Amino acid sequence: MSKSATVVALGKGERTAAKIREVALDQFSRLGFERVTMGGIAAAAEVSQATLHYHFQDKDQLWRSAMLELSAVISEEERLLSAARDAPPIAQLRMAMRLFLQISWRHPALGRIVALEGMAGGERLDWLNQHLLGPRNRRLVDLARKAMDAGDLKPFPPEMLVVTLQAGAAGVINLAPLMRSAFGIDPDTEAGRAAHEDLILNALVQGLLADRSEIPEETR
Amino acid sequence: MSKSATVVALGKGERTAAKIREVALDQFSRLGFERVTMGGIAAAAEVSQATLHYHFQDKDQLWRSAMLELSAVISEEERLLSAARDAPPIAQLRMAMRLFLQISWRHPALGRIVALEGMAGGERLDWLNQHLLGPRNRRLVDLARKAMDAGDLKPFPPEMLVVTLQAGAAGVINLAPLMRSAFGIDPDTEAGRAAHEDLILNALVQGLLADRSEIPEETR
DNA sequence: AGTTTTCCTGATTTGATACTCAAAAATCAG
DNA sequence: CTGATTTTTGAGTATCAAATCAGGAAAACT
Repeated sequence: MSKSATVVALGKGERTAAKIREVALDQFSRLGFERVTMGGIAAAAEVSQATLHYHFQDKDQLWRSAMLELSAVISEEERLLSAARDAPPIAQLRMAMRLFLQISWRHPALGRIVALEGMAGGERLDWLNQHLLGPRNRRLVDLARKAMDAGDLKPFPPEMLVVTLQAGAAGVINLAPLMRSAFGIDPDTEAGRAAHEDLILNALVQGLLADRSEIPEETR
Repeated sequence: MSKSATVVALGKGERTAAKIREVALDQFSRLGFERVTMGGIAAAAEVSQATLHYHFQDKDQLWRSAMLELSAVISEEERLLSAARDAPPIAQLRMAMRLFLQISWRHPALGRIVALEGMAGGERLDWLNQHLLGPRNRRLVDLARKAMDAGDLKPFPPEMLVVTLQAGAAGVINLAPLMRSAFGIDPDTEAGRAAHEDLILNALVQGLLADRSEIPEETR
């Protein structure tokens, strides 16, 4: 092993491993764990299947390694948000929500992974919460609770905010195939993206109705 | 073949086929197409695997037959809504949205299926849109457009309403495992259900903020 | 009851996929 | 350049799930 110090050109091994992780992340996020095959990843990464097992023992470990590629995304979100540490909770929350949505768009893999595994449940979801999503979720819940205490947010279980937010992101990111199939609309355009971000945020924050009347109860 | 008229006790065959469809719908909605095995369905339905292939040729056809079990749910929604045919579009839309959410709760399979396949895309999603969801989606879009024309709804692509609504339902139904894993909250209780329905509907219709100030733009 | 038809099953085939391993090829240190 | 080390691979194994089929059980019919 090379003993030269921290800044080194990546060795051959680490370069192919990185390529594999990249391909794997893409496929896992678009197809979900089960529909991805080692063969498919190997082909897309232009290596043999055995190489996958050399660098990452098995499919599960490859999945985890691929997920960790997303750590940087979460960290960046954290960094941007910490700049507003001293703002009132409601302002931080708004910023956090917008950041959440923006990041969901810029890195669709993250949102898709959470939605896919969030529906399936199981060990992989637990792993995600423990290694990737935990701090982010706790921070959002915490902000929501503080904003609620300050009277700036309607009272509801603050954990719901995160799920609702995730679901809102899912609506336009993860359900893109649904939009295409059902309505022939392609949300993967820059114009579409901006419009949809505003729509979701507007919906969550201000609602969609032009007037302010109450929701009818007659159908309960 | 029995020639006796319309009202007959179901023959043995149709009874087991119904049992199989029921089990299949449950498993498909909870696990998604790939994670469900014919063996698993057979075991749960207490028949042999070969019986599945006798009644439904292959896994795809079984899936479709199971999905058609949900037609009744959609029809019931249609029936309830058509009673309000003469109300103003915005009132119909509100009713439709509440119905949509209520039905998502009462029949979680429907919402889960749409979310699961809506993320995956592909032939099964197209089939769902064509055979199950098409009319419902078109009706919602139509109502949204009319409400918009009447000035009762903020302007946005009306198709987004359906996806947003679906996503809202997904947030509490489909992402139940996420809620459990991330927050230790179980949304599968009657109290939880009612609270969540109100939350989503409030969010979509009126927004979550207690005040009415604008969304900040600084993070754009 | 006897006969025909429908229904169900065990055993098997076929196909796909994760994973292993010995050996070849590429890379690197001195 | 040379030998040691890392990396890659082709070929193969084991496992699991879908689909088939011929024969037998059950149901329906007369």
